[in-house]
Amino acid sequence: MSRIDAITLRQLRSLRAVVEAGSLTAAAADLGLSPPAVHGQLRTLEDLLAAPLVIRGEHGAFVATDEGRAVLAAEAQIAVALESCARRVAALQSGHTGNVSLGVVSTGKYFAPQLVADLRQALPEVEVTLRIGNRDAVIQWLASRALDLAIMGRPPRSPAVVAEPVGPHPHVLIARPGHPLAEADPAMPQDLLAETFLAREPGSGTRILMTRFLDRIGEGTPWRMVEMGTNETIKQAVIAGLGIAFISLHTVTEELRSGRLVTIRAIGLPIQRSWFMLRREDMALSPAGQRVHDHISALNGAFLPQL
Amino acid sequence: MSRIDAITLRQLRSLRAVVEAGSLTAAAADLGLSPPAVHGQLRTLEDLLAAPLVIRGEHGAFVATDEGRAVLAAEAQIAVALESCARRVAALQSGHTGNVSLGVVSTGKYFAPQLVADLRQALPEVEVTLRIGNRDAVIQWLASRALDLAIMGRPPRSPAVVAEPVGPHPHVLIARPGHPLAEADPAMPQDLLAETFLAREPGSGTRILMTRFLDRIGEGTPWRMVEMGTNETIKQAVIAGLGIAFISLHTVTEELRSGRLVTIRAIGLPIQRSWFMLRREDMALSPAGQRVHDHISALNGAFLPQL
DNA sequence: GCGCGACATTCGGAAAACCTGAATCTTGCT
DNA sequence: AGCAAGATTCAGGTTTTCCGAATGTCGCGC
Repeated sequence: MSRIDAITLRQLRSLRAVVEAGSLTAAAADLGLSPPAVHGQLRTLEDLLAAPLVIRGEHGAFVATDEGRAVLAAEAQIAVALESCARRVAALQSGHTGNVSLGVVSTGKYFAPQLVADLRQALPEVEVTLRIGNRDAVIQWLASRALDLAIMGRPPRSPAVVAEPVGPHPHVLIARPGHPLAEADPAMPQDLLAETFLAREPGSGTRILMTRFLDRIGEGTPWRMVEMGTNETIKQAVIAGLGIAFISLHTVTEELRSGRLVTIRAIGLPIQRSWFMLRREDMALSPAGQRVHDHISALNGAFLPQL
Repeated sequence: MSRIDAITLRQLRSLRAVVEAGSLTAAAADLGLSPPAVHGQLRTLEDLLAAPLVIRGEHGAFVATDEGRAVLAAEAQIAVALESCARRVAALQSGHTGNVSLGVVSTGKYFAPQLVADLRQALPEVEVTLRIGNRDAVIQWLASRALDLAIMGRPPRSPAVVAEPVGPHPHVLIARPGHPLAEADPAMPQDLLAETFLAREPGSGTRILMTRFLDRIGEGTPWRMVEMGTNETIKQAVIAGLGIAFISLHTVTEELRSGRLVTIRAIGLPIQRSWFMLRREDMALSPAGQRVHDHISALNGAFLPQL
């Protein structure tokens, strides 16, 4: 039958031009070709379909046959498809639309929704996918290229990334309301070191920060520590009075506001770190990714909870 | 921007194959090409759109980017369009569907609707357009290629046509009921020739036939004739008793059935002519036209009114 | 009826696009 | 580190496509 996959866009466009112009010569002029070229295209198309597509009508002008009209309908659909495809690609290229996946470490889950909401409003055509996981998971995603951008407390060594600080990241000591140290202003180092500290596993950024802080104020004095899996359990344990904890301020804003937890004032607190936004060094951002990146930059930390 | 009209179906199909197969080599095998060929197609497509379309995913397999997905969507639409276009063309080619215009002379308007109804039932996918006009008009339409097929009483000299008889075409003498000659069996020639004959204009086929008939039975005796424009006025005049008329039987079946008119029995009546179906000699029928032609042939006049 | 002009069509050769096989480079895996 | 599969580049040959010129066809006006 008709060898449909040998059909060419050129052939279809020639048919359209001939039917629209009514003559080969005029069609050729429209297409910027010579009449023999158009003739050849039309001829091969008719051969492929084994059907006449045009006939000479009243005034010598070419008119499409039924088959020709069927082919022209297909050509119109194809033109529309290509047109809208080109528009869509252009939109993707300009970053006006696109999909961006943003990874945030668990600690960030308290501000991430706000950030995504900001982005959605500022860049409504950009689809931002939020993935929240612990630090290792986020790094893993970044390494496997599952993420365009990531936000975490401290850039990883690998994979190679470019990092940019995007806002302050204070760390504080928390206690349950009514705790003796909550009244002190400031709390004395030796009083602090007498407490039991609830902390995350070794390797956690917060844990490292806490260790450094306690070692500095205690000048080597040992302290008691109980290890817990997640920030949530730590918070519950502090509320229950099992001890105090060193923690990212952004993790506990809700509890501080509602009064279920309080901060301990101490010299050198809060410790200011930064949140970092990062992207792989070896992979260019998509245009949409770039716009999201720029927008987060411009927010200047405005998405972080304020006390 | 993107030079969209340089895009080729080959390029689009290469993209699809690569994304489906996950590798250039496999895609090349699918397409029956060599890997460099596929690579080149993909490369030019990416250059044309100025956008990356595939990236290497997890297991080294190629995955479409957002832009790639947009292009693939277009490719799918195009494939569908071409597919259905090919099906439609095939249907037109087989004659299973199509448009056929059928011209019938005014005299045929009493059986033409029946014929078209027959055709619609037998060939439901074929669109039959009926055009009714006087003989000159039908010939004109045929000459200007506005008709695929025509039915008339006698083929014209020009344009050149091939004609085929498709059924009997009896001509009779009619009178109003109660007319003296209606009782005779048979009516005598001299009685007939004493009547007033209502007839069409010179050149009309029926008029010529009538002239020949009366000259033969009268052997040269003159007769009286009144000329009228249309068969309808002739019928009304006969009913009103203004005279008798020689007319195509198919023109008056309704009036004969209802008794408003009666036939005159006479030697040599009815005169049997034929209906002819004709098509231009210099133009092949479309497949659908051929099927209509064959079907009318096969009907063998069954569409003609029976008494 | 005849020539004329516009246009379609055919033809030959040149230019461009395309494909292939071989060579080289990348990358993932053992 | 070496290996293997596959991507990419390259050079050469084949096919496709196009153009200019020649030829054929049709309609029109004289």
